[in-house]
Amino acid sequence: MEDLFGSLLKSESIFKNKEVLRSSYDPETLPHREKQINELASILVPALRGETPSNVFIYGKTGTGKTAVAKYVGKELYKKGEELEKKTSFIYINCEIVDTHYRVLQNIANHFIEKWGERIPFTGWPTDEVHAKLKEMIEKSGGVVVIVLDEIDKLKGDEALYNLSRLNNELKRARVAVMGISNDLKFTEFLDPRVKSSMGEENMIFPPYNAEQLRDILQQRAEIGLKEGVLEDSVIPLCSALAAQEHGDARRALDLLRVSAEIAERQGVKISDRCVRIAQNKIELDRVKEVIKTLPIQSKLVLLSTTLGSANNSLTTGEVYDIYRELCKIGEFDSLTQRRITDLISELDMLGIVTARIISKGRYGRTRHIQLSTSREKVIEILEEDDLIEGLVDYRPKIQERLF
DNA sequence: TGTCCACTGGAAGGGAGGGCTT
DNA sequence: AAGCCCTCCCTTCCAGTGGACA
Repeated sequence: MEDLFGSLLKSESIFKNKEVLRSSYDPETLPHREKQINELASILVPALRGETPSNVFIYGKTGTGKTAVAKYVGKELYKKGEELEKKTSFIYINCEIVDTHYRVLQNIANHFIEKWGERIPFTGWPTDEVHAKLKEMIEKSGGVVVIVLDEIDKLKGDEALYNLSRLNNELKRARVAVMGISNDLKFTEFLDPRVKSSMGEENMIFPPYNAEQLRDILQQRAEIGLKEGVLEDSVIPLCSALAAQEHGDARRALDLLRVSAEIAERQGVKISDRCVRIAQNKIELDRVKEVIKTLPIQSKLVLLSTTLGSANNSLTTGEVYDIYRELCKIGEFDSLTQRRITDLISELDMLGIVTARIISKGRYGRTRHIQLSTSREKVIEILEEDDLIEGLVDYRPKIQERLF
């Protein structure tokens, strides 16, 4: 035991470079996306002539290469701009993280910080003021600014889009083009018509990868990321096939391969189909675990209520709420209103931890049927780790007595 | 055929908590 | 310190609804 890590280090790693097998890695080439790259480049090329490119919307499911293509083209555009001494800026924003009007403007403005040494705080300023400052900065910087809003459907309200779309009317020395990326095809339906027409000048749809294409992608990454001879031949086709079933998600395929490799490495074996199967379970469980662990306390209570009541299959909103009230009383938590709990249940549903289906029982009203989507034991196990809840997991809700 | 249950989910708004400027 | 501003979480109020039942 003297040299714990020494001996572990000596056992040889099967990775050449693990980062390559992550979906966040930006590869040199993007197989099977040549067409999209060319199309996007031809939309953006006016920037290099100092003209305003059209705004673009890019649609496609998760893991279809939208972000990778956008970043790739952006990088090339910037390079070419430097070369031709045509000023172009490329700003990437993920709206899942930066999700409000204010913060989007703030983020774009802060892109210019290094040059102008001004800093806009997280909060505090009136939004118009940030807008004015941003305009001033872009004007000073000049040239064409391409702004990518990834996961644009996560953006709250369309004021940010409206403001960005009319920015060009206010600028003299600079131009702005917006590229929106979304996996929701119906996203634009709910937009303000003014925004819709100005933003959706060009539309691109990224099709899912099929199993064969996923295989090429994995093959390419495996060659750079893994050492030779550590992979059984059937593994890549299996990962591709599994991910293809899941709407052709390349991110999923890469995760599968990477986690399989980690499992194989730990067991000191070649990567086999068995590793892939284990990896598949592990990925799902890790996801659920992570989501539950980071839930706010009130959501945990709602989840616990569902779990405790779910011995008798699905529960209605009212039943969950009753149990929740009992738990709050015992645990001395403030209890929220049923309206609020409805929202928390919807959130849990969207996170894939419970399934909540609206059903009508006719004479006996309309409600949701709520059910856990993962195993009861696992959920309890994870919830138990929370000190605040620990004592409640063994509670037997009154409603159960009623039902038995 | 109409009634009526047990909710659903939108709208509006309050207030705490973060931060700014002056 | 006071006076703003923005965001998040939550409450209050309420119109709307699918379908079993009388």
